[in-house]
Amino acid sequence: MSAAPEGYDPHAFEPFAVTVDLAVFTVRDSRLHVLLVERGEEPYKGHWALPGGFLLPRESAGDAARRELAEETGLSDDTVSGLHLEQLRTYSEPDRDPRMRVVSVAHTALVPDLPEPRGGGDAAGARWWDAARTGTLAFDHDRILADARDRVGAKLEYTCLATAFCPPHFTLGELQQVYETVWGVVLDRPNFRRKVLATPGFVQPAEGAPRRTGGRGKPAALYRAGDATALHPPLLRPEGRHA
Amino acid sequence: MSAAPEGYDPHAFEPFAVTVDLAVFTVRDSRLHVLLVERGEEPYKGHWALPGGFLLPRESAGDAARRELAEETGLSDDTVSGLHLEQLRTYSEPDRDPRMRVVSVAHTALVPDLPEPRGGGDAAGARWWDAARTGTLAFDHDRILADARDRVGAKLEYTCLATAFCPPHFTLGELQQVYETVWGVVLDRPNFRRKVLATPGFVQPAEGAPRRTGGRGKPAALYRAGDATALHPPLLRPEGRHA
DNA sequence: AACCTTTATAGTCACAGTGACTATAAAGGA
DNA sequence: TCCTTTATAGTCACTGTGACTATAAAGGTT
Repeated sequence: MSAAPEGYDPHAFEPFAVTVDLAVFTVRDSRLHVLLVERGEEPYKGHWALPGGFLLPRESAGDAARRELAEETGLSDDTVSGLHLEQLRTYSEPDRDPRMRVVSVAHTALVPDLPEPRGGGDAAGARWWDAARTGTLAFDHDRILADARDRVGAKLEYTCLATAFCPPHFTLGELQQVYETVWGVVLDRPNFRRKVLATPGFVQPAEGAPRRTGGRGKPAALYRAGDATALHPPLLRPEGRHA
Repeated sequence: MSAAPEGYDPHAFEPFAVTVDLAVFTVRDSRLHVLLVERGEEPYKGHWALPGGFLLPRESAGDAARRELAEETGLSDDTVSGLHLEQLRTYSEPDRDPRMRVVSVAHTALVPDLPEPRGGGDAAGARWWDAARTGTLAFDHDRILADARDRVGAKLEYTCLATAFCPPHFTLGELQQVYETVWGVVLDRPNFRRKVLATPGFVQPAEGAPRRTGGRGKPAALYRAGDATALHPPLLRPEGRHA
């Protein structure tokens, strides 16, 4: 009848534990990568799992997710606060953890290509994995990872999210790489340019920035993310093939 | 580090309560309506709230949402199992319920125009409200309702969800009414027909069904929902104005 | 230096989808 | 018999797109 219990005794039930799990993605070597941690305890000892952890007593799921993201990547709070982090969905099957009732609020984070995580504490035992070749993960994390990949692919179509995978300055070729990697397709370069540049607020020229030279061909112009969040019109996947 | 605690004692913490809240929408009299219940207890006594309730010990959030939907609408389990129900997002601010820590997994349900809920038990005190004129709801339910409306409006663009608001047989005019009501716009009728009929699997003609007569003009052909779930190409809102 | 390869960028063209609009068909009511 | 109302069919100009060709600017090779 409401979000809240009527005459509910907090200690009468077996309590639910509430956690967050994180699907942290990056694009590295033209492959979508995901951050995983190796479990040191039963159950699923030795298996790899999505990073995550418990909500503190006065912490929202979003706050817990950002805290875990900082811990697992070894990045500073300031750096982490600039990253894209959003709630994915909540997983609450009664037997998803064999030990007790755990409800997990899964989140998706997108980060630019970062060095291998070598922070202290929780970040030890964390590694980037090719998201398509993780093997079987602990708990229901295979499903969470699949849902997160689907969501990211879909959001690239109608949001400016792709820039979240890029460093502060990037070329249109790098942005196109993000799309091609996440979608697993090859896009026509002139057409991609035309669509990105025709969408106001998607990217803006980074005037002062020096072009990166030393590559093979003509140096590309640098851009930075614009202030738009939605894409109009959307940048649809070829063939209309969705999951 | 994982979905599950390491050496966690289930009774050591103050427990979290986990609930579901439901934003149940219907289109009635060319207005979007939402099902609300009046609170009989403090806090927020006398305020209206989204229907909802606790997860049972061995129940997933989706199962709890479908159970609550049946209880609050007074419909049979069979009827309810055919309705559209999907997870919206999870609300976990520490103080969203003043009595204790409650994490709520909000869901959105779409139903055809139903009679006023007059089931037993929880359905007493339930009423359809114009979704734009609910006044201030209990807890954080104003925000949940706003998020749910945004989600429904966005999903009409790229899914076949609009048929979930319609009875088993419907006219294209009724389907257009759904779009116009949810989006709050007026659409061109010939263009709407063309787009809907051009999308394979969106609707299919209901051949045998007798046309409804007694209206003012030419009787419209009846259709039923097709088997497609996604819309290609999407049916975009006019003006590109999103929330 | 002349040339090739590579990558970036500019432009062309036919076609599909769309918004705005007009025209016709089929019902009930005055 | 009109007239109104709603459904359905069709037209037309414009936009965005996919496929493609052309040019520019870098490094490397001989």
